[in-house]
Amino acid sequence: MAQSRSGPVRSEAARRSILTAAAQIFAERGYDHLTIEGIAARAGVGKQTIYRWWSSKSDIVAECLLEGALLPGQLSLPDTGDIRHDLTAWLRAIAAVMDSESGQPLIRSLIAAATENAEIGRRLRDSLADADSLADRLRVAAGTEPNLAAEAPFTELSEALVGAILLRVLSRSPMDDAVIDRLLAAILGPAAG
Amino acid sequence: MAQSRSGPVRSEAARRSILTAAAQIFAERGYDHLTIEGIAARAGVGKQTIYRWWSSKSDIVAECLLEGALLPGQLSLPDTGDIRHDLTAWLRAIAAVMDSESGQPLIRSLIAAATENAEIGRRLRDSLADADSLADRLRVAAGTEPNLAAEAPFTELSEALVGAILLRVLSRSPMDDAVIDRLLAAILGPAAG
DNA sequence: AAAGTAACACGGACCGTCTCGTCTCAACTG
DNA sequence: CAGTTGAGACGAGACGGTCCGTGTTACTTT
Repeated sequence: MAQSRSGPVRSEAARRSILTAAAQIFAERGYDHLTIEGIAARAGVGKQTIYRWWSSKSDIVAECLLEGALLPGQLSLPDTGDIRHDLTAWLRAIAAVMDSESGQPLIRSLIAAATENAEIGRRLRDSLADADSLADRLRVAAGTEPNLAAEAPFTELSEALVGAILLRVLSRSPMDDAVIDRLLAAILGPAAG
Repeated sequence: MAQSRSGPVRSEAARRSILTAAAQIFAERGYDHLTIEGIAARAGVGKQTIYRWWSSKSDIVAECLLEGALLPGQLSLPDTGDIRHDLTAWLRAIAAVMDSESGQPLIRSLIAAATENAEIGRRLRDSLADADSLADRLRVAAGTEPNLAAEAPFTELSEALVGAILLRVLSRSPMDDAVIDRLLAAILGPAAG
């Protein structure tokens, strides 16, 4: 039935301009200062063009998240074979983002967006807890880590680790190296040696 | 020098009326539908009376939280001596709240409030992670649980458990009994038997 | 022609500030 | 002790903003 219609197609330029503008304002001023009118103004776009394709500002943010325009890209879990070393590096990278002045507000803004949009919540979990299949890495590591059982609940362990980070962000607790070590010990068991 | 001033003192009736109205609207419609004008109208109070004593709606919510007017009261950790049994009961109570239709939105609203008010974030953590000194209970349990080391990072274990719950709320993942069991295994180690 | 676009007008909700007139209460006065 | 004064809290609501979501118009593209 796909009968072709006449008229122009959706402008990809407008779409990208809107997403870019939204991501910029989000990073600069946070989720609650993000407004449709502000996005339209910066993108050089009419408000109606936004409302035609998205139903709310949280939908725009969800699409930004999908395109990777919001989270810093250096948050992938390294893979040297040493899970404890890799996780330490990963957590330190996250801690560095959180210390970067704009980092904590950024994550809090993402959490705020997640509270009002289920898709953002799922993507946030997937972007962190499933970063490069954290659970799979833990499963593999169970072979070498003495305190990690082979049948451990790896998904829940991943969620607990990410959840602990989110809780620290919400309660404004700093995440220094000592905390990272204890967090790791909580998930992987006490360090060897 | 503490020279007393003349004039009327702060009206406790107005204060209580405002906090009660705020808690009601919060529970009924969520944090983002909570407005100063709505609180004032329901409380039968002038807006200026609110602005005189609080600087933002999140401050009002923080005070509500302090007075225990927001969280259901049945969320205390029982103490039968069997930590695994107690934690299961506690997590099931939380899961029941989350299943109660208004429960998930309530917690999400609290998280949203926490993203814009540090005090709410700390109180939220303390209300859950420190509920009846969860960390202390874990420390005591380390004596009997074979997989819980005596020098385990109990605070981080508590935060990881509560964080996992929050992450599940954000990602709209249901929390059934199987998940609770796995969550417990993640924190306490595999169940005996 | 049909459909997407930028621009802008519009009513409505809520914001935070401000002013009004009223009321309450401690301090002062005779 | 009785009356007065004055600071300050109070309810009410007007005000100029910002942002919302919708509707309209004129232009552009296919």
